Amino acid sequence: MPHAKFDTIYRDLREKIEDGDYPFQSFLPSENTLTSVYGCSRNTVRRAIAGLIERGYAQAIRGKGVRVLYRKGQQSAFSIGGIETFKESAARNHLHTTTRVVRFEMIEADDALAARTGFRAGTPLWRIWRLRILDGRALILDKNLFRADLVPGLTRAIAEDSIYQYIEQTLHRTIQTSKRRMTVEHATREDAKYLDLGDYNCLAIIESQTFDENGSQIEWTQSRHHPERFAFEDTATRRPHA
Amino acid sequence: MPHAKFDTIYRDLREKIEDGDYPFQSFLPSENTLTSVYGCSRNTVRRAIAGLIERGYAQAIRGKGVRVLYRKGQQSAFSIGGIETFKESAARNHLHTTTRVVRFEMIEADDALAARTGFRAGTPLWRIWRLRILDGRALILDKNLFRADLVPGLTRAIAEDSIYQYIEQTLHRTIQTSKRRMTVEHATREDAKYLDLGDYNCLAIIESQTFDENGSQIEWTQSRHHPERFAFEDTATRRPHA
DNA sequence: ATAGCATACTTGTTTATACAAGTCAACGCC
DNA sequence: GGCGTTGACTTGTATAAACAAGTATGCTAT
Repeated sequence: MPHAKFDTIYRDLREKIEDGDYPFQSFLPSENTLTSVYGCSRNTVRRAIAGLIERGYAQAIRGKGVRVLYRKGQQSAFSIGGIETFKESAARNHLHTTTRVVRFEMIEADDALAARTGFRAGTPLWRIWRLRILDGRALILDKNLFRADLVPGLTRAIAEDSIYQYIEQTLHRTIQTSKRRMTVEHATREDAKYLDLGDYNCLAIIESQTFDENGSQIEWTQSRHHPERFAFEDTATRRPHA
Repeated sequence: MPHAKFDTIYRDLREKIEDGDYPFQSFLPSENTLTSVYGCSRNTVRRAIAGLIERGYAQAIRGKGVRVLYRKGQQSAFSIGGIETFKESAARNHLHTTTRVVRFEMIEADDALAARTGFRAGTPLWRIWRLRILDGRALILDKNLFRADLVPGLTRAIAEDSIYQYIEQTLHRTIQTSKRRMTVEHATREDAKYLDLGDYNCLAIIESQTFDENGSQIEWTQSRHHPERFAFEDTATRRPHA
């Protein structure tokens, strides 16, 4: 639980919005009101509200107030908004899942791989391929590369459970930033071999570079998703004259 | 040009990062240093830096500094990070484009449409379908619904040019927030009719609800993208114990 | 009746200050 | 040499205050 006050207020407001206490298109209490409600400074309230706005829960209108944009029942079935473990998002959506490790080896980055993944050539890497199975259907093929010096001691068993959990709870290293890129690509023979594609001949691809608490790139991942069960949500705000 | 000081500083830092003055993995000058460089308070500097972090340019490390995560030549060819007009992003990528309006009519939202798009049933809407053609190839089919009372006076000619431009410069209405959802779907016969799909049998779909400066939903759009030339980039940060 | 103005609200920006918490290097002690 | 402490740095959180800018309401003068 983050102890920061603004975060507590953010969560409280978010919950009230999700519960319908502040319904769609209504206005939140003014910042001054919230200031006295929560017994804190206006800046702290503003920071909490900024979080709501950033995540699409509300929109600030100068001179008028902060309007709720959240509507019940319009969110996704399988969202991947933040950085979230496969295990986490599966649990959040009440799905029964298993993971099958289909590749587990140590390699060294060559020039081609380095250019594509952002690692330096010569870096020792774990190469791990994992099949994500939801309700008996193989839907995601994850291709991970972890820097072996930053993630020592990996095993097949850990890969079958949760590598992130190992990184955070055993190695006490933190995942912080992740740059992602989403595309749609033709399915390869390999995809067809591993995934239950049906009559789709394309996949949703997410490539990401992940950085640890020191800003070192710890991971590169390509997730090859069956088109079903894949959805990505996002909120954008337009800055004038960007 | 936004006159806000923090935004000026943000742009200046971003430019210096993009130009390589602050290379990948280096640290920015400390907040105190930047405070005296720009002649402003520490809060203002921090707000500028927050912008860099949010957009994946940098990462703050407590006790050490702010580390640059931006690497030259790793950005996308056709990014749609913010809310950006088709015209804008095409121009930014130096592509020759045309738009063909294939449908232009006024309808009224029924219950089914209302449930899917977020408009209230009975709302008068412009239904506009537009084909986006890049370098001679039809690659995107845009299906727009605009609230007719909020966007009066639309014509085919405006739709062929830029509806956003009309909204902002003629109607003096502002687009502010946009909630988007990305998925991959089977191509329909309709898609095949309009788009040069080649041997792809899927498309990248972006559905979005857009809100104006009053928080009223002004638009619903479904963009059906040819898989080529489609990429979406994003930066996520992990909040502890989210 | 209406147009215009004053006023009391709202959010947006900026400054200044204080303290908490994490990093790092230098120093001194053993 | 090695260990711990100190102190000077870094970013993170919170408060208080002032002013700018946009909105809405109600009063007043015409």
